[in-house]
Amino acid sequence: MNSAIPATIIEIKTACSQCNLRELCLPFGLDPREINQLDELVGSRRKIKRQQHLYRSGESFEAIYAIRAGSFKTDVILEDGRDQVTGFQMTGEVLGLDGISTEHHSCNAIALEDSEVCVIPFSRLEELSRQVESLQHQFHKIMSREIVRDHGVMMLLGSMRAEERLAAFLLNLSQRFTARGFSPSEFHLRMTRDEIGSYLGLKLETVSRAFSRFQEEGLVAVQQKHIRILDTPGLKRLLNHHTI
Amino acid sequence: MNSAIPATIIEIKTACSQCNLRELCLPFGLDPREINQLDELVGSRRKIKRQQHLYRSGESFEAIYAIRAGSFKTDVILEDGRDQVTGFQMTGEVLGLDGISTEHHSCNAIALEDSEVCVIPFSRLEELSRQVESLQHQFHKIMSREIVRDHGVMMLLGSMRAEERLAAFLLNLSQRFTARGFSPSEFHLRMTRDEIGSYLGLKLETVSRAFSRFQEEGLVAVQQKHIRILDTPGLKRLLNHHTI
DNA sequence: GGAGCCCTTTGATCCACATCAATACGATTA
DNA sequence: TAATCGTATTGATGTGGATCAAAGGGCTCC
Repeated sequence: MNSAIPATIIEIKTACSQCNLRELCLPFGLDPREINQLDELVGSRRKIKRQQHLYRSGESFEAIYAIRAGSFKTDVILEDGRDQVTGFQMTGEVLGLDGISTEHHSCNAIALEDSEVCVIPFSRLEELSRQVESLQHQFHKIMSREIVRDHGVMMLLGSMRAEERLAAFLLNLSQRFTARGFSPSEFHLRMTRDEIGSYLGLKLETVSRAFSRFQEEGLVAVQQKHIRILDTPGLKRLLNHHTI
Repeated sequence: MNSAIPATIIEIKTACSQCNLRELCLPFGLDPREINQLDELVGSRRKIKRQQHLYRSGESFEAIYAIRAGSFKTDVILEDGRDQVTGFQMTGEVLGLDGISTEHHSCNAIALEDSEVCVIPFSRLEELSRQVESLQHQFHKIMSREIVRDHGVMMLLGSMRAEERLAAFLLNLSQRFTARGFSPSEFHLRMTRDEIGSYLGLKLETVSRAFSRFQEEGLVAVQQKHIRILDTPGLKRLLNHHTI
């Protein structure tokens, strides 16, 4: 039976035109004909096992990557060993934009679970986006969104206290899970307390204590990496009503 | 005498092709013919007085801006009044990239001194960069550079101590002044201690104390906003040799 | 299915930076 | 030259989160 299915069908199954993430990803706003053009460009897919690098800081930049399945973290490491997680990425999000500026990657991208990415050769993407206006615009939006996100993280790191940071983090995850059709209130963290802490500029013990505090106050139910948000407005209140 | 000069000459004087910042700015890598095309696109210039806004968070996005003279800060403000400076920009740098993602600006841009910017209507920039490959590529590099810079700030805010942050800040300024043909070791700060503190995630008193400490140790000579770097290697050492 | 290891939680103590407070400086204007 | 105001410095004290420490829990990989 299976051998009767032509190989091309399997190919189409993994194309942008058939991908259920297309509304979040590069194809957003493209018409069907344009998506087909994009399909031709997305050459290959790559599977990355948990804990393995998609790319490393210093490697030469050739392509950007759209996450098809799984999730990643990006981090920057200083000579003395200190490292900072700069982001967590999930399906439909794009990795590798940091590499455009110097033709070399400036951070590491590591899979948090077994994952798969679509490889988008950058020079070909530039070529096609010179022809397809909507692709060009969507790509610019994706880069700009990354800049806006980074400003949010700066705000978080520069002016918020520990519990506010964690609340903001959970609300952000909730919103991104929702956009992917998952529950807004119940999800599984793919990263450790240490990684969350690095991202939020806190130590893992502080993250753990903040989780415990949220649990005591009935804001969330925490069981290891399984999170249930019980009081979204309560978490939001934590963010805005900063009692000086 | 002056009246004999045709008006067009004054126009040309302020065009990209004649601008001494072109190696830092959008025209970088373009050939003379392409720069002329860019000239036509850069419609107008705008003067912004000290302390005035170039744009505000929430305003609709129409154009990006290249700084021709002066300097700016960008900041994000929360409802409860807390604000975070997300960057300081100087000549040749581009402002407004945050607005592409939602068609609305997501931060404020405020002049630190009397300044002038070139207004670059964004839809026309996209149009021209579909025709001019080198412009497209340079624009992508500028956006990517902003992302890389933001990651550096995250590292700074998330994993460095107060004096390291200030050292990194001074070295960064020094390098940018150098790129503009100014002294690497002697310059005038355009921003207050409070603004530096907001950018670095510190209080103004902490910034002031760190300056005093650097002075005691002979790393810099500080007199209000006038800075003389006396020991660049010393500052760099402060960054890398993090004694745990 | 069990051994080992990593991850998480929780408590006790410490310290870097915040906060509070007062003074001093410099630029601007009268 | 004095008055005013925003900015900067410096000192005293407080505190949120870091650090140190130990025990418990749950994956992962044989």
